[in-house]
Amino acid sequence: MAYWLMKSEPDVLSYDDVVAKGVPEEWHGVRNYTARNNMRAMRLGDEAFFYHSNIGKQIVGIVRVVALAHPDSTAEPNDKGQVVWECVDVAPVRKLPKPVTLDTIKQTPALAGMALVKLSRLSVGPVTEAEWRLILEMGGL
DNA sequence: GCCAACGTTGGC
DNA sequence: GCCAACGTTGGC
Repeated sequence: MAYWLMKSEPDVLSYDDVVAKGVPEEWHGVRNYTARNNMRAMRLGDEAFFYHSNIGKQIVGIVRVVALAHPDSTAEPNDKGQVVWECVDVAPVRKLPKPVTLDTIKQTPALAGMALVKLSRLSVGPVTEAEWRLILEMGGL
């Protein structure tokens, strides 16, 4: 079981939006190979932090992978007729009672090396088990 | 295959 | 709104 972090701009799709929909969310729109490859590596049941970028800049909840990577329904085929962009589907698990902000993460030595900090433009990245546990604790779980 | 130009992301 | 980081594109 692996852990991940997925970014979303909350004015486009917030954690509460995903909860309100009540159906699995196709994580479409990723147009970066590293992020795509991370989604390809996800397995059913893997969990991910849901991070609000731009607005809030904090981890607000947890989602679970409920469908393996599949072609992104919003991606156009390239000139070879192939769709290279893929995505997983996720479903909400629960909100963090206390969101963990990027600022707090940067100020926490054990978290300052996270992919979230080091690779700030990567929208889907890995989280280590130690990072996962600490953030859960800091988030009130 | 190198690298300059350009576009995008996301924090500030 | 600006800009740093960095991925992509295209000329050579």
